[in-house]
Amino acid sequence: MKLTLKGGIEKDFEPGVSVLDVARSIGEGLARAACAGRLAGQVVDLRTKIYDDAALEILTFEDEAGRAAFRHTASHIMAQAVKRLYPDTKLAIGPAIKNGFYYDFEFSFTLTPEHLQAIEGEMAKIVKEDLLLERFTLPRTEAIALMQERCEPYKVELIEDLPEDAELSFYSQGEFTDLCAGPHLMRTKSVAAFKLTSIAGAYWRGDEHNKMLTRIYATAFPKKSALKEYLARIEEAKKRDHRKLGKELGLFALMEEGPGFPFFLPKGMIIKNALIDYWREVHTREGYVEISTPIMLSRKLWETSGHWDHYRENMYTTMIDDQEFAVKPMNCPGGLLVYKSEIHSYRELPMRVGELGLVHRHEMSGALHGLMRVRCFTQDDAHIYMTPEQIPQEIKGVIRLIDEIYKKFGFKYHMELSTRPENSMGSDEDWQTATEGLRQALEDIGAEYAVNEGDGAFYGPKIDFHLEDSLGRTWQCGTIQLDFQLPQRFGIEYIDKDGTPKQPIMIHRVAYGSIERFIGILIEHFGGAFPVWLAPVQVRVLPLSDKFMAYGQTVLQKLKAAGLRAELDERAEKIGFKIRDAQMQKLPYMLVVGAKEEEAGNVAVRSRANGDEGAADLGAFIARVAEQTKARTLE
RNA sequence: GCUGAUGUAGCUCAGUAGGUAGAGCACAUCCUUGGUAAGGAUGAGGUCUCGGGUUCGAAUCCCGACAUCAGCUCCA
Repeated sequence: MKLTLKGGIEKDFEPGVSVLDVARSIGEGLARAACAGRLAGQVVDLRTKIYDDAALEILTFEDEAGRAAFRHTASHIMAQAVKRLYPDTKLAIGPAIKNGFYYDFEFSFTLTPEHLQAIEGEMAKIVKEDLLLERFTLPRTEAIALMQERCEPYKVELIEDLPEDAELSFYSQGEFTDLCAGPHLMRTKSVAAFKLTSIAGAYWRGDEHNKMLTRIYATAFPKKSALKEYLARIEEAKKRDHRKLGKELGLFALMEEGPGFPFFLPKGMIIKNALIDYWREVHTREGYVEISTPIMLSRKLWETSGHWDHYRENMYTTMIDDQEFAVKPMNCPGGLLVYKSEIHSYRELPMRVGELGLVHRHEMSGALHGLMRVRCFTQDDAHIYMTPEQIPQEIKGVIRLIDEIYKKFGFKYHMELSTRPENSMGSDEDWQTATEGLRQALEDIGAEYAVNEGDGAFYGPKIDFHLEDSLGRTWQCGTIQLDFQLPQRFGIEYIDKDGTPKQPIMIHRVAYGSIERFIGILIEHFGGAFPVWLAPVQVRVLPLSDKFMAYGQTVLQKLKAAGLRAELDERAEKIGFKIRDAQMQKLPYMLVVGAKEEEAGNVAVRSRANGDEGAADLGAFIARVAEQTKARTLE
């Protein structure tokens, strides 16, 4: 029997050889690191026996699937520890996730951090006992009987919901047995380092109508050092939390009086405006025009747009002169009214109309999170009206533009295609055409993308752009949505070559997504040390003592005259103190001025990045900063 | 919205078996005028989130509301 291994190497084996045996035959090191195997595209257990020629890949902790097998084993160890300590606890599910794993339980008491310590202790014992994990399958009725006997109602429910012909596999380690598809490691001893990180509530099967279970989050690594490194990285990420930095750097504030409605402070406004200036510049270049539509519009409009039926629970409403009005949750209906206010020719298409629109959405209180998830935010919206033939070109143009913008900030991102959701309007054909249009554009530019079934907007499918923050969380920012519905509902038209009115197709798109969220991501991305073009204060002049305050003033005036964002530290403090303060504010440049500088008519430059750079001509320094600002470099 | 936790000075946090509060930073005034990450002194600042209840007495105990945090769910 021949097995094809990594690198196309073929090797002979006796039929019945296990994945682990194959790993051993390649090297003891690999055998120790092996977590699972991949056989004909399927991830399998290490104990899986192979009887035919096949391609086999040994998966280690380095591979995503191997990592999942590793952490899933850790989750079984956690469940076993919980059952040993608290036998009347009911088990739900316990999968591996991105940076660790969790297990959902129903406890008969309220779990506290003290309990976690006890559980960790018991887990350590289980690891030390080095139990073997064994796999077995049972017919349906026996499987249900086993789980009933063990008083595991959630497991029974899981089995009952599995297809009739599904193979029901179990894994046991010592006295513990769990319904599980696997794969798993061979023994508990491999899980050398683990840490229970947090307790949270989670609905059974993710449905908010179901019972709330207790979820324990944890992570595990094959080496203690890797765990330590991971925990250190989490600590580091916490320091970059935009809520913390936003407060420390005086960028924005959230007040009890307006939950989810952020206040922008002067320094935060500078960043916001710098983003808007950049946005206007590239959009003007790309042939966009800009409009602004009212924040509140009558109920009739929202009925026409479909928001009244599909988005009502997220909208703020009020009465004006006995008529119902709603604060806009989206800009498109207002934009459509603008389009409709004039007759349009095919010659005007594609028509690209931008709007920095402030929208309000009533998000659930528990969903609010700093600037990342708020109840009012500014969308850098634009609607593009076009003929069907223009669709691919326009979509590609938008993808290109968004890519350009994200690269400006050095962001990593990925794209997802979201398809028709349940609560949606329009015909199947329109959805089909629109979805294929987006898919085609993605294929044409050769982009890699994931598909999110049922995650589209209620009026059309969308391409989402997801940016990664410092904690490795991803946030949806840009979207491109293709829409046949609203043009139809609003009856918008253009006059074609032949003189007949035709219905244009519409794209909704945002690049930043929400300027507020984008700023939140930027704060974490840069750790508060913004590049010069975004820095609220670019330069601070630090006089060595009061004697040089006048010269400092002269320098400050020159910096300001050149359009730099500069300030003067007038406090009667020592230079070390002033430098420390400027450094903690993460200012890009400090200019120290004392006797030497006043004498020579220059400045001593200290930069955030390089420390003391020595004396420099003020004019040359101004030119340097002005260039960084103008070119919007990442420095 | 749900589960759990938290709410004390502008910020970060101590504290009290129930007898109306404290530190550091920041702020103000004064002294110091110092060359690359914290000089010194003095002072001002709090209905201890809000509303009920228990109590001779509540910031502390109980209940409720609100906000925040960790998640779930939902989303830009």
